[in-house]
Amino acid sequence: MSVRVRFAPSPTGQVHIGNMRAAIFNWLFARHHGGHFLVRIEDTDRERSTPDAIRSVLDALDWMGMDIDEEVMYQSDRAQSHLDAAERLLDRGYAYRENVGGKGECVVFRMPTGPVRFQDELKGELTKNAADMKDLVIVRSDGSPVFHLANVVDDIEMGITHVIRGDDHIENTYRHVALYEALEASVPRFAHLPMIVNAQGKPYSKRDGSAFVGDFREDYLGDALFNFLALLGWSPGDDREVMTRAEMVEHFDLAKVKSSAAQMDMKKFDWLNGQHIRLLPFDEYRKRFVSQLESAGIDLSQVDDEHVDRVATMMHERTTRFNELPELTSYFFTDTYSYDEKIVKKRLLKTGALDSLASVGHGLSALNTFDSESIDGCLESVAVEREVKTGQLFPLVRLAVSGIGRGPDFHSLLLALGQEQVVSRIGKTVATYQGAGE
RNA sequence: ACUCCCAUCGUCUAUCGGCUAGGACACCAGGUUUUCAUCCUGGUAAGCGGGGUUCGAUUCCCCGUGGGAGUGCCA
Repeated sequence: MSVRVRFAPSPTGQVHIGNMRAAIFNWLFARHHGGHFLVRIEDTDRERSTPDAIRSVLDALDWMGMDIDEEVMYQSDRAQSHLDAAERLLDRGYAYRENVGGKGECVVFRMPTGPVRFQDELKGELTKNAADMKDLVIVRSDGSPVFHLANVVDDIEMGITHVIRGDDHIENTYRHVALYEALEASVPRFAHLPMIVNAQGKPYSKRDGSAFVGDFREDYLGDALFNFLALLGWSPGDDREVMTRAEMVEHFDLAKVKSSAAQMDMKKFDWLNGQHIRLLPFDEYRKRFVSQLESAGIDLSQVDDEHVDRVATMMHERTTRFNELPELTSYFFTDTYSYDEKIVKKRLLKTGALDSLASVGHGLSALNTFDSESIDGCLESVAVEREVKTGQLFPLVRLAVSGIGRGPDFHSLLLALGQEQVVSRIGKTVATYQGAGE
């Protein structure tokens, strides 16, 4: 029997990462087994379902590289089918009509007697006594089908073989299994994924930081988020962590998914994102680099392509989040930049530092050729003259020409800026902080 | 209150009865001709508690404890 799985989000608001992870496991499972990955939009809550939300679900799937095998299904189109199923249950005595609290008549599913059991791919056989569950409303008094009914009926008609969803559905699943049986349908396999929780062990929400897929699109690669989320609960069993999609598809195994909740570690995510950025071909990285700077208001249209190439190349190996790019590189493209005052205080305002910097400026301005060797020669002679270590001059110069304390390799930095810029920036810095020292 | 699920370093995890408990992120130290980052090497750091089964339990069972979920017209 060929595998058929589905991702069934309810389109209310933005797509939560917990949901997205369910999509990932479904997709991975389908691809690993050469099966079908389907999407069903559960938009029966018409008050809260919006076209925007539907679009954001589909966008998120696309961004994360999850292709859908058949046409997207909308649950709201299928109410008649759900109601027909309710009629069948009524006819056969599995359900009854009731009027509670004067709201009108609703249809209630009668829980069976005895144990309800099903096989969970992660947790093994799960059992619950039907007597511990109350009867279930399956059609509201306004005539609309309830989630439980719609979900089960649709899964039956879509031929779903494996229901892979969040841990929080386990209680529902016991009820759903009873429904499958009453509807005389074969019960699919189930897999209940552990939840993503915050540091307090509560379900991860937007209060805990970025919780929606959209929150990550600026800073992270879709591949990195996919990899990161897949690793939250699953591991291939060996020590590999940075994986391409193909590797994950090849090694994915539901039986190796953990059944306990996991917390997001954003530092690890940053690291993983950096790893995936390095796997990116340069021209793709460059595109992203340019758009990131331009959306931060830095105009690159007048800038020489080679200069952009140069800076992008330097940054390719050292980017962890795309959002930090403007702050880290804007000084390459504009000569108005601001100083990180904390670092100024720490380095530039120390006794003698400005004088050393001024000497470096003079030395560099006198160079006939501006390359790594001549720069080093210049720094060394200043170091001797000022009786400091050469290494102490590097951060001073870096700060003077960029305003910040971190960035590309020192020599690449100066060469990319060029002698003229370097000298004038050093001069400007000295003038700015003259007399401000200790 | 009841029912169900879960429990290894700070975090993500490996282990499917033999463990000197492995890896990754983070952290600390050192190295990569002195800056930043990357990278490399090393280090600190874990089996919730109590019983039981067993020659042997992190691994199996039970009881606690802690966390999560559910308990009729949200999904």
